[in-house]
Amino acid sequence: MPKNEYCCDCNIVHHKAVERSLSQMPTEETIEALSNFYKIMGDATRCRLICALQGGEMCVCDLCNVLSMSKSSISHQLSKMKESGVVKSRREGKEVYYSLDDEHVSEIFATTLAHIKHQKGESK
Amino acid sequence: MPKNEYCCDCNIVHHKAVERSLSQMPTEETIEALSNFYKIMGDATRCRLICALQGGEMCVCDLCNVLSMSKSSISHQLSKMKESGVVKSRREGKEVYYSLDDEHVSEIFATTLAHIKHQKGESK
DNA sequence: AAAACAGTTGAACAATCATTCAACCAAAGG
DNA sequence: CCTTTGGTTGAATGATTGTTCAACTGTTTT
Repeated sequence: MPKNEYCCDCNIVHHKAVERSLSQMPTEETIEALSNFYKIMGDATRCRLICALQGGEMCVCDLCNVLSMSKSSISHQLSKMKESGVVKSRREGKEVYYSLDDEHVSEIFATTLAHIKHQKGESK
Repeated sequence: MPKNEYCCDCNIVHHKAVERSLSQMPTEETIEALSNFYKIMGDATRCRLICALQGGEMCVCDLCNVLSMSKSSISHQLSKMKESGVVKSRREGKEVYYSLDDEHVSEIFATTLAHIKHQKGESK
């Protein structure tokens, strides 16, 4: 009896489970969008920026002082976040003010925080 | 008049906004936990694994076939996810079955999906 | 006990990414 | 118009990370 047509050398593939899982798998595009969103959130500096902006818009210089980091570094991160639709910006004279683009981000942030604390409480 | 005691060379720091932001900033530990959680979610392979496990537990070999990837690669990712409390495992004979450890993850996943679709709908 | 098999693990390699540095752009003030 | 200032950008560098390869567990089968 030949090996199955799948990718690994195992004999115990649960075909039904595999087919079911494959049939309900999101599109490649959706997976990419999901993981890219989390990738943007998955950095301490960017998380801090999001926290800082919860209270309202701030200019780049303010954000440097809150995070104690260089203007260049902050600006690089903000531009990535803007590209991903997490923040938006507005120029006023020489200054540029950034703010959260989407209230959904705060919501996801809050849910995740609850999850973190819940998990820590279990302290497994 | 000397420059302020902050980290950058700007003169227009909005001290009140900075102080307020600093006062409500989560602890370093919390920020680290948040960004680490998102870091784990921020990879297409791991997102696909989570999707695959939504329908119930699967063995490593099944997951290889769903994702069309090597056992080694899948196993490496699963161990990271287990370490972060996203999945749990159970051995039955020669096989090891993995499943989602926490229903919160599915919830966050769903909220994020809604966010993605909402954002795509706007198609700015 | 030996072979076969499901899965794990560590080192190595390539790719990705955050920060720094330097040069640059855009607005404001002299 | 030149200088100053708030902010951006690209290249370079060091750190992190995903996959592969090979060797290795642990369990079952013969």
